Amino acid sequence: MRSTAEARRVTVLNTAVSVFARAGFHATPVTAVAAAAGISEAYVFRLFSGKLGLFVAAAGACFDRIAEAIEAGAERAGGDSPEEVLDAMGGAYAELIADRDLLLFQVQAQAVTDIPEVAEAVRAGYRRVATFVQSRARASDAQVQQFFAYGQLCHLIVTAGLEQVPEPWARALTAGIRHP
Amino acid sequence: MRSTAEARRVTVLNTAVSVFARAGFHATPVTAVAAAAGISEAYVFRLFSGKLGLFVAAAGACFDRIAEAIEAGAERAGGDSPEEVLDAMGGAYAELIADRDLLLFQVQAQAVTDIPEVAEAVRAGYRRVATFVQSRARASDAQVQQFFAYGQLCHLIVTAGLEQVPEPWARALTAGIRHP
DNA sequence: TAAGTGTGTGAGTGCACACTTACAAACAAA
DNA sequence: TTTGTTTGTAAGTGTGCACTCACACACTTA
Repeated sequence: MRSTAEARRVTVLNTAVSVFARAGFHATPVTAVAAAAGISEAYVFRLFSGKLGLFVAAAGACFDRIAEAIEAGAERAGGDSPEEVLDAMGGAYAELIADRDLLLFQVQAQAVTDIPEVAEAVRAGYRRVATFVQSRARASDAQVQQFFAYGQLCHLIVTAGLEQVPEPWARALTAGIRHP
Repeated sequence: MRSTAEARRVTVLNTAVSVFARAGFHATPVTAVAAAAGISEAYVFRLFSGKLGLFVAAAGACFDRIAEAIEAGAERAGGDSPEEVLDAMGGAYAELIADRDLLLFQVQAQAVTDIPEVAEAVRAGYRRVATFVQSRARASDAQVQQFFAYGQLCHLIVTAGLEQVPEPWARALTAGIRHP
């Protein structure tokens, strides 16, 4: 079955986000992404400039999807107050990351920020999301900061599997977090 | 009977925390840890049960140091209110991670929680720290949650290098965070 | 139909790295 | 001195993986 290279890139990128999310950049062979996408490893290398190019492009796709979800969520806000808009954005984000792939990919990307290209991709992603949150919700710096702080807390909860821990300390950390 | 091997393990573990912090579990060869510790790779494998055993033990050492710092910080609190004690703990933590190694190691550990032994080590670390914070500060669940949410925000700030970004969105995220 | 262009792969190549083994030197009882 | 234990290493071994290259097939256009 044939398709255009551009269409292939899109499907490979979405596959790559899911596959890299599980074990991260260094532990994921390109063959794993290729197999999941249903094409040969060699063609992945033709479509992207090396494994790093693939990962950086996947990071772009990941943050694109997050930004779109938050932007769509803002449209569904019940009112115009910063609190209402932030709440709608938070809800949209919680819904988006229900399948964990986008969240885990972010964690994996943050872990390889010693590679400058990855660090820049992460900054670009947060730049897009944070500027939108700040301007659209007309929220204060403190509110924006809190929004992202609790977003990062979600990363810990999911990676450490704290939802499954019944002990009081874990219940405190997960209290009120909208569920995956 | 105290052997030299036990002393070696301690120095190797502290070295391992620093070395793994830079590039993470999968991207760090055991030879790098051995070289930094000044011993042969073969001896590292004799002291620890494989690379994974080394990493898990290093995670234990990492969280030990964090817990000790926070416990010591609590002793220096200006008063007995939850806010004052939490503030002292936060200050002690901020001071501890000034050199970034302990913070980055936590990020790396969170990224390889698909390995069950690592996930358990991370949970054990947060169990120790969170239960202490909750009981020692007599803080509410919401206060404990906020304490860790802003701690996780520090991870993002440092990994993405947001202190170096002069744009408004980055200033909002880093505002008031103690010198990372 | 022939040539050109874009899509796709099988079969390598070379190297990095986790882990092992065989061996050696220091030290301690016997 | 001999025997045993502990600390330490040099030199492998096997494997997995990033990346390449020669080649083939599909589709278009002259």
